[in-house]
Amino acid sequence: MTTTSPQGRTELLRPDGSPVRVLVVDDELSITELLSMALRYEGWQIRSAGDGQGAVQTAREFRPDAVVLDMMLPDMDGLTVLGRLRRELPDVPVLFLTAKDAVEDRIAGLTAGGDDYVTKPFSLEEVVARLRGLIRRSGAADRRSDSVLVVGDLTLDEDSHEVFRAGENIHLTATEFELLRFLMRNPRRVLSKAQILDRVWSYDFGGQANVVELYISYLRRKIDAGREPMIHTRRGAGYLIKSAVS
Amino acid sequence: MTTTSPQGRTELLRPDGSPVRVLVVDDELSITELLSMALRYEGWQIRSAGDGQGAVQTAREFRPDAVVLDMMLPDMDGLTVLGRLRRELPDVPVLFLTAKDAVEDRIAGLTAGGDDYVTKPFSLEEVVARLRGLIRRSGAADRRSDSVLVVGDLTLDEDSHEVFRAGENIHLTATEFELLRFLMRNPRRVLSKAQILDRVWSYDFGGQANVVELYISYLRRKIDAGREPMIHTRRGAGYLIKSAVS
DNA sequence: TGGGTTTCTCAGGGAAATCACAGATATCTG
DNA sequence: CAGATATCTGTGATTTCCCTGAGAAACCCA
Repeated sequence: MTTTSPQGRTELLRPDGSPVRVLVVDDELSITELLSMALRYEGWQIRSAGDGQGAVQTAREFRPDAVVLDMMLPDMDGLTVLGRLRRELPDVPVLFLTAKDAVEDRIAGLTAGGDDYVTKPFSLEEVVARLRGLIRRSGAADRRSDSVLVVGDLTLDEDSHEVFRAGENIHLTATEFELLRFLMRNPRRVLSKAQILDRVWSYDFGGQANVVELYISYLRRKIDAGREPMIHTRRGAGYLIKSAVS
Repeated sequence: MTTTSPQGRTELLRPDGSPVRVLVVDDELSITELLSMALRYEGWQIRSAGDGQGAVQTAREFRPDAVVLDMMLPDMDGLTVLGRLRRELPDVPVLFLTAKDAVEDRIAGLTAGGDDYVTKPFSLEEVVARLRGLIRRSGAADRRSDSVLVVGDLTLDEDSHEVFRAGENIHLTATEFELLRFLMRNPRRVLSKAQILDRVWSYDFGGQANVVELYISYLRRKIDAGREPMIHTRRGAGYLIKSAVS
């Protein structure tokens, strides 16, 4: 089930209307903190654990709708943790966190059960989007909630990664896509460059802050080109997207 | 009976609309876990057992529509288990799991009755496809659900393994066929290389992830050759198939 | 056993995406 | 209106990702 909050943000809820529950498991405190904050911002209830032991215990009493699980924990092998979690919560979807450089350290079979994974360093938009996808497909939230964002005559499909403006298919790069998704998930709301950077770029991004300006510029060329503009600058504050016709 | 879920995936259901039930019997926990995860994702209800004893017991009260049965169980000979299962569920179809090098004469005899088998290590696509076939033919699900996938002018027959694009018969190798089937069972949806690997290749495949790129390349030569392309790359995300005319 | 087929590794080439930099342009303030 | 500040965007370097040819190994069937 989805509802639209007064701010215009779309929230994912359980069928009974209560907030979605997510368990975050990682041994780095900075990561659990970062994730907890971001996921709470989604309106979800969060608990975190720093090792496999705690993860299983917390899962037992917290009964989360989804789990974010680092594959590198101090006390247990990732697969062992997964097995014990599965015994507690047979159907809960899991989002795995893996190191980028440990690319080929076999996460074999894991995505086949409907689970998913992201590599560190991740962007929060990516984590949130994948979690939303997992929860949506797991049936913990209402199945009718679909994967298409709509603002005016602009639509973005999270499954097919397709974007249309006034029916015309628009090709976006991965970064452009994530930026637009973030904007569209917060329509009519000013988002600062810092917010955008924190959400759309990886948490370890060390570059110039004006990449945001650059990518907004790219988006405008593709989304607004020759049309009534939907992306607006609020000088000194940030950017916002809204329907052109209103 | 089949219905199409909000995500566009086609689900197999019993005539009364309830989910299909499958019993998985194997003594290796990793195998039952892998299969349970994957089959649950198909929307089916799964129970598992680790030996012949438990299999018969679970079958009695779970009344599955199909059984996946490892022929090498610790406590009983495979044939014995089969016999007892048959006493409980005379008409249930069975998918046998056998070692690659096992004597296949016996199996050949067993499958004469409409059952089927796959050899370890299997790919999940293969297991799922064969199970779907068994259930469909057994009449546990609606008979009208047929075995032909269609995307645009591309058709794939799961029974005859024939593929046509715009009426032209196209010969595919086994791996190419499974890859295309997986794509076509998820049309207009981006599938990551990890997802494809987990689903189409055997669970013990330890090779390079770029076999996926390679086989996509093969498929394109045969499916898209000189025509409007149906297989698309989403750089940094994965691949998807969709009708060329849209 | 041997030839054809299929699967897979490896590596080079090339295309696309990302980003820094800096000059151009727009907006604000006094 | 002028200067200061903020934002926009063209250019090009770098990196990342993808495609594909060549050939080795495994497999199948006669």
